Amino acid sequence: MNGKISSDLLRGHTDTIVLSILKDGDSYGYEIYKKIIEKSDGLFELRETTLYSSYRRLEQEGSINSYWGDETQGGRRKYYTITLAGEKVYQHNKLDWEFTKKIIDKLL
Amino acid sequence: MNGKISSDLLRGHTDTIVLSILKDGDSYGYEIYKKIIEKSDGLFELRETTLYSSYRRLEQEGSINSYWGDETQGGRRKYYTITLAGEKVYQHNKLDWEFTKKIIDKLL
DNA sequence: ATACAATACTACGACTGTCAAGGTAATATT
DNA sequence: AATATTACCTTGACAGTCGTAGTATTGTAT
Repeated sequence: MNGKISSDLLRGHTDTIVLSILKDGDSYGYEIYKKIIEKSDGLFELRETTLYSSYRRLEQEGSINSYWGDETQGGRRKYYTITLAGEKVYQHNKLDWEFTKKIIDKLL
Repeated sequence: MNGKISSDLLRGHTDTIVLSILKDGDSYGYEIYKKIIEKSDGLFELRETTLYSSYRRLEQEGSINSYWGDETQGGRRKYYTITLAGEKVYQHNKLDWEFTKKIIDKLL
């Protein structure tokens, strides 16, 4: 799997990718990790550590909130919800991406 | 100018952009800097420091060579040439970009 | 029964590309 | 005479990603 996308080309997209997943409903850390692999048809994965540091960043800036699931058995899960501010960040980042794409295409 | 593209979205593209300029003929540091602004219709600039560190990197890995211009007056110029290895790197990076673009579009 | 894989989260330290700030020196413009 | 532009370079800080490591539970295979 992966091996294709260098982390430098990914940089800056992680947060937006996470937000894009949460836009479709609450989810927890490990599930988001899995969903990214699935959504990219197994073509690449974002390391767990990278994601967890993204969650921390996003929560700190108010783009997401978290709450502990009430699993009575099994590993407890920390669920994340996207906030209104987070949705705005997502929209903004998406526009940035469309813009960047054009510029880079022009330059390469 | 600029202000739009965050450096994180640029990360990893700098070297490829430089190679793409040199592909069209030898050039020197400051001129490359100017050409990037021009080629992007003034929409963004790569900082000079960022570029100079890119030149160093590219030369070290053998993607470009350099030679001093023979200006008898005025600031001396250091010209860069793309090597055969560099052209291969360029082609490879461009394919990477096409690939990455698709994945990110799928994920956002 | 026992080992192993998968689930689920976290901490820490290293690496690397970008940038801000600062510097030198010559030529061209006002 | 003063300033802007050309042209190069160094240094140190910052931030995002990743490798490595660790804890603890549940499910599956031997």
